[in-house]
Amino acid sequence: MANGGDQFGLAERPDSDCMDSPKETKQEKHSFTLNSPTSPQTASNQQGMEGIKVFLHDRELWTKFDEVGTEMIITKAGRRMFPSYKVKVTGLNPKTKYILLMDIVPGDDHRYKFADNKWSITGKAEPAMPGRLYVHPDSPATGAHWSRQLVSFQKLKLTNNHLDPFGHIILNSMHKYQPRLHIVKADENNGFGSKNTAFCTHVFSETAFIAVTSYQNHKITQLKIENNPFAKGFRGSDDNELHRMAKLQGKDYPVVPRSTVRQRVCSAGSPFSGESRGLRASPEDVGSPYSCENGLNRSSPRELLNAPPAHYTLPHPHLQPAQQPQVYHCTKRKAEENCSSGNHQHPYKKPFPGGSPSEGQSYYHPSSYPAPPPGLSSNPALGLTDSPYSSDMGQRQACMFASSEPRMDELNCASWSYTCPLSTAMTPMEPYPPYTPHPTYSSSPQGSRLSAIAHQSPSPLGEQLTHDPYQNQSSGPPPQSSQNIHSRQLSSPLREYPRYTPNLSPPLYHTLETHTHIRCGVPEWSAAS
DNA sequence: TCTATCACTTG
DNA sequence: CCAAGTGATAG
Repeated sequence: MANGGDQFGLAERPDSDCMDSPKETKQEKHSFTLNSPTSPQTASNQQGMEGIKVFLHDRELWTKFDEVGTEMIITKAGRRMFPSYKVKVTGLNPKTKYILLMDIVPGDDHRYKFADNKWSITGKAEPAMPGRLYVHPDSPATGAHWSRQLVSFQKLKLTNNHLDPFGHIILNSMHKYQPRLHIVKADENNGFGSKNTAFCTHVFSETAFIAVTSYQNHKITQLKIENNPFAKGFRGSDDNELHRMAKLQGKDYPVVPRSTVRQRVCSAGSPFSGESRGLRASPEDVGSPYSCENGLNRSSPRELLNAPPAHYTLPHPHLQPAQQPQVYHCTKRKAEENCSSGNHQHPYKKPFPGGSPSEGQSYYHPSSYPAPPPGLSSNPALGLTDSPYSSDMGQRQACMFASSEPRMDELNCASWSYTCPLSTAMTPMEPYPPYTPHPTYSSSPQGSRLSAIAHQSPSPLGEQLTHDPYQNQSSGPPPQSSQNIHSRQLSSPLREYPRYTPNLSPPLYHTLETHTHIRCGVPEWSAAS
């Protein structure tokens, strides 16, 4: 019960770190503590990335959900995650600028169903949608800024709308996913433009979840109600609840509130976690420093998640989600190495066998979303304005850019492109981007900041970024530009889209694309101007 | 399964 | 009051 999760803000648990361990933590506050964090280990090199450590906030709460089998609601309009993804980052160079971003990759290539109080595989996963990246609104910001307080990704929203114009992360219902945090050095010296872009990726296996349009396991519902302040209205114990329900419903007098009933009824553990449960907490977590290997680590159930398809969604090639907090660091080469490695298969997870999902190539195409100028948000141009969404857009100002042309080629691995001014580079594309399996595109928020990062997987996938405009930026740096990282692309460019065509007129996205992996590498500035 | 709507909470 | 986010619920 207790934990209210985010709100507290404090507790942290160390989870992963990038490379070495410098210090451990700064503070942990009290609260739960976790036990074992992972140890840090690491390795690596990259300039300055080595001492970076990341602690998942409220890990204990995440673990509670994970043990049951975390479910996250996805809606057309976008739904926040709960628990919220918040981390404490230490080991950053105070003066260096970094971009923090998240992405959520498929945990495996299966489709799940919840029956008989447990999750089971029903079939193969759908193609994976465009992987989008959510760039923390404060990005880029100095290490001092990021270290000052918890870095919250609570504004990140999940949607099941493949044509989502807001830059929310698009997921498929009844599929398993693994959130990942990436820290990219954006300093001028090295950063964006240079070739050495260093970055590291952290994966907390306890944050893996199955996306759903409505909760399947009542235990999860109960945990959400108990811990999410916004759901407080559903807490009730006892009488109140009944009364309340009765009043509300009028209809059936509930003898017992459904929720209550359900809860009791189901007690089964989730399959999901079933297995893992115990594991997860283990200290073992420490995973290896590099991720790639990750396979290793525990076998927690999460592994399911882990399975990184390489192609699929993982943006970074190497990053496979591992269970542990792994850190992948990538630096240049390592990334690749890593990537390849890991894969184990667990019963659950399977690596994506060959097929990966679709790979087909369809990419979303990006149309251009006119980026709203920084202040503006919506673009009338799109026509969206009217739409219900439009308002949102405005508010959020999130924009996505897709590059129509991908020049992925050009961009290679880690190139960053600057896009900021949105306009510049974008191209509008067609009416609407159909959904594509893996496109890559990024969105940026208002125009500022980054647009994308890249990623990629070996396959054609790319990801998109979304920046959230919304948030705050406290110290945000001048928004200047956005940068994108790209990785090299392996495959083809994006652009094609398969079907759909749509009618929608949504906005356009620009994509920058990126595909491939980001390795670390070299970014280039591209376009800027 | 998914969508839209509802009453409720937080801030 | 409002905006926004929640789970519950009916369709």
